[in-house]
Parts: sequence; C-alpha cells; structure tokens
Amino acid sequence: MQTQTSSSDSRRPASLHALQPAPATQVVDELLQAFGPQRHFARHQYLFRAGESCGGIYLIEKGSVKVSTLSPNGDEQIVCFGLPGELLGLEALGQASHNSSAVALEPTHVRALSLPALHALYQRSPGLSHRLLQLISRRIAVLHEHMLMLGQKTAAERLASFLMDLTTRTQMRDLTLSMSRDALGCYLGITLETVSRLLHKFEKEKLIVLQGRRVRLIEPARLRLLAEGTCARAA
Amino acid sequence: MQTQTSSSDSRRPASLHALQPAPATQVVDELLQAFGPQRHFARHQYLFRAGESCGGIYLIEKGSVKVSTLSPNGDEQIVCFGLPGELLGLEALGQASHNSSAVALEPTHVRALSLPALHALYQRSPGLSHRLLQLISRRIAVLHEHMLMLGQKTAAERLASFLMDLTTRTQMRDLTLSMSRDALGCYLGITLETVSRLLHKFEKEKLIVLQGRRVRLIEPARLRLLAEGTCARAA
DNA sequence: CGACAAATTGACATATCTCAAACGACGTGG
DNA sequence: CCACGTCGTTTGAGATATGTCAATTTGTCG
Repeated sequence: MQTQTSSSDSRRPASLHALQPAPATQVVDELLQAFGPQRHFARHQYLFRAGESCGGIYLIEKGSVKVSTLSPNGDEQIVCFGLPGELLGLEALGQASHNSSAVALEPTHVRALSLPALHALYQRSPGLSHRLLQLISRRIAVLHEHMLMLGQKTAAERLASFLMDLTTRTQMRDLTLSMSRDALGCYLGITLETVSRLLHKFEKEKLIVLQGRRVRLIEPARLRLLAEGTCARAA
Repeated sequence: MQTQTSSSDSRRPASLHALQPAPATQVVDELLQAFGPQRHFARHQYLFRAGESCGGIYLIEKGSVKVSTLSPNGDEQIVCFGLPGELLGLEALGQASHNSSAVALEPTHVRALSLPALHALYQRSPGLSHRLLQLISRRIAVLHEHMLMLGQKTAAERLASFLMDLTTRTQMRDLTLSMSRDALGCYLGITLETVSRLLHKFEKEKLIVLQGRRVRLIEPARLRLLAEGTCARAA
C-alpha cells in the first residue's frame, strides 16, 4: 500500500527535515489512500507554479522535485528539494494561490490529493485537520533549520548539512544529486562555483567520494561535525 | 473590539509579513474574542521556550517579541520579531513542543488562547481549522521571503527590506527598533557592526534619519528600490 | 559524432567578518 | 546626586571567505 514504486527503499526515518507522512497513524493511512492515481512529470515539467490556484497536495512516489520562490526582481530561492515519500504543496492549502513553484528535476511520479477530495475526507475524519496542522508545522520547523543555515553557517557547513540531510532522508550513503550545482548553490545560498570547489575539497579530505552527481559518504560522522560547526577548524 | 490597547495605531494593513488576524472575518472575530485575559511580560522574560510543550497561541497587544531557534552548537537564528496585533506560536500547534523560543524585547502585553480553549472553539466553529491553516500557511510565505533574503540579498538589501517590512507592518514612518543591533544582525544574517555601518550609511544618503534606536524613513521609495535590489548600484 | 549544457578550475575583486578600541547611555549603589 | 561599571553602539584597520569573470574540460542527448 505504501510507496513501493519508490526508487529508493521505501522505509523512511521520522526525519524532521522531510515533509513526510510520518509515523504511521490511522489518519495518515487514510490520508495516503485518498490520493489519486499516479501522474508522471518529465524533467523540467512543473507540478505547479507560483500564482496558480492551489489544486491540492502531492505525494512524491519516484523522482525528485525542486520547490522555489521568486523575488520581484528575479532572484530565486529554492526552499526545498522533494524526495520520494514526501508531501508537497501543504502550505498552499490555506492560500488563494501558490507562492512557490515546483518543478521535476528528473522523470517523476506523484499522486495528487485534490482540494475537493481533501474536503470530503474532512467530513469523514475529524482528526484529519489536526493531522494537517502537524504536517505543516513540522514543515515550519524544517524551514527554521534552513534559515539558521542560511543566516549563520559557513559554505562548508551548509554543504555538509545538506549531505547529512539527504543521507538521513534517503537512508542511503550513496547519494545521487538530482539537482545541478547551480540549484544546489541556490538552495544553500552560495554560488555554484563554491559548491563545486567544496565538494572536491571534501573529497580530498576523504569525507566523500565524488563522481559527477554521485556522492558516497565515507565519513558521515566527521561530516556531521562539520555540518554542525562543531569542529574547531575542519575542512 | 480590536486591539485597542495597542501602542501603535491599531489599524493594520494586510501585510504578508505579519502573523495577523488578517481581513476581518466572523471566524477571526470569534477567534480573537476567545483569547484570555491580558498577561504582562517584562523585558527579557520568555513567553515560551524551545522544548516546552505548547501552551497555546499568543496575541501581542503591546510591546514586541523576539522569536528564535538555537542550533545544537549554540548558533542562534531569529526567525521573527512579533509586533502588536500579531499572533505567535501557531507553528507549535501541531507539535509536541516548541522548537523556538519567544522573549519580550520590552514590557509586553499579550493575550493567550490555551490549547483547551482552542479545542473548545473547534467544536463550535467548523471554519476555524481552515482559518488556522490559512494563518499558518501565510506564515510559511513569510518565511520563504525571509529565506530569499538570507540566501540571495546583500547586507544593504536585507536591512532596507527589514525597514520596509517594519514600516508596512506598523503603518508608520517613524520606527523604534526595540531590538539591539546584535539581534537585528542575527535576524538578517549579518553582524552587528555591519548593521551599524549600514544604518549610518543610509543616513548619509538621506534615506533615513537615525537617532539611536529611532529611525525615520525619509525616502521610503528609494529604500524600497534598494530592498528589492532593483537599483543598479545604490548605497 | 557533434553541439550544448553542466561542471571544473584559476585568478582576482570585494563584501562582509573579525578584532579592537573608544564612546555613550543607563542603572545601581554609595 | 554623582561616580562607576555594564552593556550597547560606533568606528577603524586588517583578514578572509566567498563572489565574479573567464577559460577549459567533461558530460549528455539528439
């Protein structure tokens, strides 16, 4: 019944960082089962765009999605990368329209829960609204962490944080970065060149093995220290 | 019926940046009236701390509040400054405990809506849950903007953005910064020295008049351009 | 295989941080 | 009521992390 189509193994940790259905609950199961049929998106295809009215929420089953906001003068800030098993679009539920855009980074499968379907569910299970509140407030906690990173951490710490986040969410030590260095830099608030240099620096220090968009974590422990800025002067 | 105790004029714009009750609605009125008696907090006194269980939500009536998160290694990121008329603590509703702390920056009056009281309200008005969803997802939009600032803007743009935000939320061109340069820097992701220098630079350029924590906006229009990074090379 | 996008790498520029000193405001206690 | 200590702020000089620009290499997809 679960995300078996998922490319990565479908077992997921209760990561703070992810927009996940979280620890199994009746309500959650009910929520998951209410999602519609699988829809496919090609690379660069949009799930939704800022300004569009909210069509519902999305459950990613396979692939990955980049969610970003645009400033009036054209600056972009990527606010999250969605992975299989995670939900997107929650924050639009209370809004007239989306204020962010979501685009597939690779061929991606999602299932949608339309607004009408959601409202129908509302009638049946009174616990649902609280469940949604939980999910959305967990999302805020994740954003707070991201802000802390953007506001206080060095470039190396940011990149290390990202890698640790990814390994936590996928439960894998072999990562495939589905986003460009450019997009990663945008997410982290640094330039693509800095991302590239740092990645190679990490490799020189035997923290990771790098081949293109493949990253294998060699020393997650040390990487974590770096991410937290704990180590006096690493990297 | 509104926040008449407020120090600043109580009329407020529908600013995206604020956690406001927003355009009057029956549901909102009902929500506002459900808040408990006024409670007073002294400067440096905490409304709540990260880790504490959620006691409810707060409506600020007078004063100002600093909300921040702490990283494991002690870095702080201020996620918002709460002003009169705004709500705090929404994001804890779905959580077991607060993940951020809120502390009064000056003598501050708030009214609280306890969790039990909120649940009682839930029974009476079915529209309430959607209303909360609206408020909390608006909060996410604000965080997205803040992230864009932290990730993409220059120090001058951040500071100008902050001033514009403040003038929008208070509807005043004479601002009183209730936070230290240090706290402001933390909010903006820059150092206190940079804040100080920039503030004085703005004054030199006749954008503002500065006297201690008093800021008078002289040219909001130009400040807005600066904030948006629209002007080729200002400041 | 060829063309285009992405990534790497280097040299250099600079915004911002860091460290440090001096100054001012402000509350406390003598 | 004044002196003093503390805390916040200003200001300078110098260090540095990161950005910018540009050239080259690599990878990818038609």
